[in-house]
Amino acid sequence: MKIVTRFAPSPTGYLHIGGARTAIFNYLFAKKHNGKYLVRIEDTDKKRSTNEAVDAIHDGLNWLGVNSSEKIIYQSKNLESHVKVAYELLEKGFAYKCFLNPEELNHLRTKSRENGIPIKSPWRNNNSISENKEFVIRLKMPLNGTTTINDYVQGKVSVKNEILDDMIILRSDKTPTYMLSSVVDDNKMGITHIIRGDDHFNNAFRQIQIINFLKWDKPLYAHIPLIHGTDGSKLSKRHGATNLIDYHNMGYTSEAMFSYLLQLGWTTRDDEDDYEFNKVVKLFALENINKSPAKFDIKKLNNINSRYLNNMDTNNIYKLIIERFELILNIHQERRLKSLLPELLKRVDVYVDLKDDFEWIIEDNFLCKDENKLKQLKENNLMINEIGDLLKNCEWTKETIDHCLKTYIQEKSIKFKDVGPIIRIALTGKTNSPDLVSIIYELGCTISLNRLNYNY
RNA sequence: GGUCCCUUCGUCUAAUGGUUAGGACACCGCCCUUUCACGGCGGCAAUACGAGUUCGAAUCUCGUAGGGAUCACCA
Repeated sequence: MKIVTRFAPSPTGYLHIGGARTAIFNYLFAKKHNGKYLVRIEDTDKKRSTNEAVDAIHDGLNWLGVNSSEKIIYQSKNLESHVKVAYELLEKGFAYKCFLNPEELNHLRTKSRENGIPIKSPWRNNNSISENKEFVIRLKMPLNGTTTINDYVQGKVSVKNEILDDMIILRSDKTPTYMLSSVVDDNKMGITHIIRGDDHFNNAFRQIQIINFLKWDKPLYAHIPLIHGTDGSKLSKRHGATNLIDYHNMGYTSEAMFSYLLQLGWTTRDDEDDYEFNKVVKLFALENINKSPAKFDIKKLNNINSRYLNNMDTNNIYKLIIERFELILNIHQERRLKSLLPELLKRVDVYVDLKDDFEWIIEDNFLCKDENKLKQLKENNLMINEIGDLLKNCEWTKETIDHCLKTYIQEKSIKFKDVGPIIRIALTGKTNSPDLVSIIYELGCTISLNRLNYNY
């Protein structure tokens, strides 16, 4: 059997990280079984759907690298076929017209809630027709028996059919509801495995009735738990960013995000904390997704991101940086930045935090501007200049630069910490940075001496 | 409230009847060291609670507590 999965977001907002994780699971499962992974935009609610949201979903999926195997499908284009199915169900006696007005419905709803009995319209058993009034089409849910789903994640779960409500499949304005559209499209697209958030678990028992009535092939289900915030409640904005693309903007790499989202609820089950893509594809299994919701932990993401950062090819990181900060560098500046990059990356979680370092690396004529630090430089001007003079005649290798500095402190009978911090400030304007010898070496003779022989 | 689901270190998780309950992140300490980091070594820390089954329970059963999902002419 060829496996087909789908990610089916509704374009009513940005791409949520929970949705992104659902997409990842769908993508991986299809990949693992050499199947297809499709994206279907559920835009049947025209009032709430926007083109901006469609673009946002698109951008998010692209960034994460979980693109559809085929052209993206827009549910709104299939509406006619959904309506047809609604009427087919009606003709076959699996559905009925319901003429309830809003007041009557409201009354029914409060009553059904009180009794714990699902909504069953009185029109279910009333074949008379009041053609003048608006109607909806409701599914005639079975009254007896149970429906059982063998869910990859939730396990075997049974529900009594009597608790199923006669859900609306066609609205009074003759548009199909999600409950219908989703089932029809899944069938048409040949979806074999429905992997979605467990907020849909209840829907599965209701939707499966349509499939039964029509004698369609049943898809297999995997209802994955939602992501929670640190306080255990459903992830929302007050827990921090929930928009996937925000993480891109904050400087996280897509590989790290992919890896982190994946290990929220799933594990490779070995003691190596390694989520390399090819390995993950091989090991992935829906059965191993945990039932309980995981809490989003930014610290773990930071750790993962920093590890990816330090393993990435310098040229790739360099490209990300100059794109993000719109830097235009000459070959000297490029060389300096690239050669310092590996050391710099050890000190940050996200590459945008490197921003503070660009100036002293890139600007040929950079000089420390901070007043308090300048004061220190002034007080030690003589020492700074002396070291500048020593370096002037120094052969430009790391070894000799190192030797040069060591000789100086030896002759003066002082400690490295008596000169190190000052020189560091003179060269970078900062109190922490990669090691001095590397900085001096990579900055080059001209620039280093510029900053050291300056009259502060 | 009805229905369904969940509960192992602070967090993500491993252990599918027998382990000193393992790993990772975070935190703390030590080492390395010219700063800050990286790295190395070590430490703290969990089976929600109560019964039952069993020679033996994190694991099976029941109950309690807590948490979550859902109950739209939204998706």
